[in-house]
Amino acid sequence: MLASAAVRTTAFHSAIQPAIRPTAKPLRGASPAAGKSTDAAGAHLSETMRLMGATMSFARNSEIFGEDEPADYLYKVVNGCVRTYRILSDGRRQITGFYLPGEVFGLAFGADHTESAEAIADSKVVVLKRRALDAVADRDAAITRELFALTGRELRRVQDRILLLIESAQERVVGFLLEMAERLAAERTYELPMSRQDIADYLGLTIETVSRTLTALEGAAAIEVGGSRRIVLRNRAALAAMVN
Amino acid sequence: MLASAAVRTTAFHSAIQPAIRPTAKPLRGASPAAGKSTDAAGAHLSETMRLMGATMSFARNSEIFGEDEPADYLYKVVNGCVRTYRILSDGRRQITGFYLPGEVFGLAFGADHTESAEAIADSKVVVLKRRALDAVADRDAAITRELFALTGRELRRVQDRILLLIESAQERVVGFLLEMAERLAAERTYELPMSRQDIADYLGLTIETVSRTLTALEGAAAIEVGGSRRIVLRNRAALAAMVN
DNA sequence: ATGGCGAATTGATCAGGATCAAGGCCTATT
DNA sequence: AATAGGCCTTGATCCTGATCAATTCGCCAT
Repeated sequence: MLASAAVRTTAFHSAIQPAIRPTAKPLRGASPAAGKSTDAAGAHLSETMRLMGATMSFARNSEIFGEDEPADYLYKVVNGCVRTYRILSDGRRQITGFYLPGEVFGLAFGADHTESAEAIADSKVVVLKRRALDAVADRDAAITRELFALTGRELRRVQDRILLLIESAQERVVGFLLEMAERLAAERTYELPMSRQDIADYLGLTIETVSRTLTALEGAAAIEVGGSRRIVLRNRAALAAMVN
Repeated sequence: MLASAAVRTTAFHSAIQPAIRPTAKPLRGASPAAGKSTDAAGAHLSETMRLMGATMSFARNSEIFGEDEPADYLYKVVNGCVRTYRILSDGRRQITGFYLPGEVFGLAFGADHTESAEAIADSKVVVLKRRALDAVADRDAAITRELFALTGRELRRVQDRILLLIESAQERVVGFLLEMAERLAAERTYELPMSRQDIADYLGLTIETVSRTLTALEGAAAIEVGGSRRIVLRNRAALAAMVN
């Protein structure tokens, strides 16, 4: 079963159109994952989104956009964490991506989104109308280039996930831990923004297997797990040797 | 073990630069898969590539480009079939895509390719220097739009493969058969351009599992298999009910 | 502190697909 | 037509990860 059912609502898109919707509610405990990301938007695009976009807040588990809704906006995580996913007809959920502070999501090529997006933790997100961005891009080639580069990184990331999905459970989990460390710019210790269920749905495993694998890695002195969210990479060389 | 080892050569890229390299050898039995593709390049881009590009021939199993080579060219299949793939450190091969006549491959965003490409059957391919295409795109917005659309389709296809990879062996094989039927524009009967090993490496399965699954589907009167390459979709509704 | 609840861990068993091992079929070449 | 070799199929067994089933842990609210 799913950790959280997707609640479809189009309220958000109609609300933002006329004006910036006021923050729905104050954030209680913004995500601890606020490190620099290696996949952050370029400086120019980032600045444009900050200046022209609307900052919105989303509560934990609330929907940001839904599959098959028109893809009229581009999003950037300010703080917190976002997951994008698709639901299979058998009810399983495949998480297609996690987005950390500084990262852009909602990039779509057709008229509609092909996946849904939800906040994992209470999150702030900058939202920019695609049409407005296109207008800027027409006058500023740098923006176009950044959008193109962003697309390339997204494609690369998806391709890397395909490689991950054909590997063993241990390789997937280790690959995930190292990927998160890199994206959170963490040296040894970091806090996972997502639950075991999220990780399992991302890696195509069950929560039991994820849990067992983490326990085994801890037993092998490769990592330490504190309170189910805190990860300490105790032997990075050993971990790196396990993947790919 | 791999069906065919990748033989690295950069001869091709240096050869094409000064002039169109003469066809290395005549094609013997060009691929039977020459149907219209649903993912073909747009008319404008297609025409540009035909007019400005060089047509080259590649023998079965010969390399078209290699991973980490500079991505200076864009390619379009004229006839035959091409596979793109990456080799994992444990020696396994992950086929990341098959390209049928009319389809464009070699799309890269960084300076280098992230995967290798080989001809599956003796194939003709139109090759166009990226720089030349960029020059045309500067004057022709339609080309830019087509390139963008192409990128979107590519991204979508990769995302769909992720969904396929987390499903059961039967779902993967059926999904593959239906995908090929669609891309080959086949009503009921078609000829697979690739071997069992290629299919297995594409779906993240072993050849034995692919073979057994096909046999089971034949036993269930869903398909007919003739001579290991010919596929007849006998009960399309039943097949469609098995996937997703 | 205490109770309650959702999330995570741990255990036992099951099943799907990998692996190991023959055998059979198709194609190419002579 | 005969033969060789690669590709494919089929069979038997093993093993990884899923599934079913209890606990246990951690976090709130009281």
